[in-house]
Amino acid sequence: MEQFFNDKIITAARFAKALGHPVRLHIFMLLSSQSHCYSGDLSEDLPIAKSTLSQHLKELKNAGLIQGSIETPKIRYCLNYENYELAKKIFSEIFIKN
Amino acid sequence: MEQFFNDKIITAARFAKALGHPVRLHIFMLLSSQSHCYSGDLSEDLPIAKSTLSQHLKELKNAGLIQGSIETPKIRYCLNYENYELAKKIFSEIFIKN
DNA sequence: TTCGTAGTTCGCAAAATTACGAACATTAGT
DNA sequence: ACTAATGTTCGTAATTTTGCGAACTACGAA
Repeated sequence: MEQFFNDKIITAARFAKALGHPVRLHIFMLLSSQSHCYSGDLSEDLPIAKSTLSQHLKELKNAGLIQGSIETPKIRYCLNYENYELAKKIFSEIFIKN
Repeated sequence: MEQFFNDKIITAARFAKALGHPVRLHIFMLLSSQSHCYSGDLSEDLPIAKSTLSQHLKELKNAGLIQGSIETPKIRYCLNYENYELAKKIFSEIFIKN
């Protein structure tokens, strides 16, 4: 059924789905406003278990929206700028109506 | 856990979640480009059962993104413009980074 | 080597999503 | 009253999502 739709729709739906949870959207918006953050800081701020946070971060990574780099012993997360631009472009195309 | 997040995030996540499926995004983009459509036309175009389509339309309605009006014996769907504007505004705020 | 820190993975359970066909409701026309 | 057209709802099944705690990995410091 996926094959029925064109790439743009599949890609955009994947982005939207990844952002379709308050925790993930919160993280994404944070990174959209402050260049980077550490998983530990998120864990302190958010009312969820570390393991749950880890899963949400993995989903954002799998969707291509964020990326992490190791700064032992922490992990530094920031936006995946390439896909950020792509998502921005796609969503702006979706909301064209005046 | 929902209570932890502010309204903007909850609202935006609800919109994103509703658009996080290819079928629903397809419908939304169609309505964003052509003012209205009928459920029957969608049913012919899309590779899903009528009952499944009906559920997707209900979700878009529940998320506040579309609205339907009866034109017996059909139902005419169009965007919920108020929430379209809201979603447009919120998403543009999310993607601020140049 | 042992300990503490940071984070992931595993195993599990509950709930939500996705999808279908059959049955049902509504309305208009014959 | 019967039929056709258009959708919705119901019941069901398979899959995915969400969330947790316990166990594990990796690494640097004492």
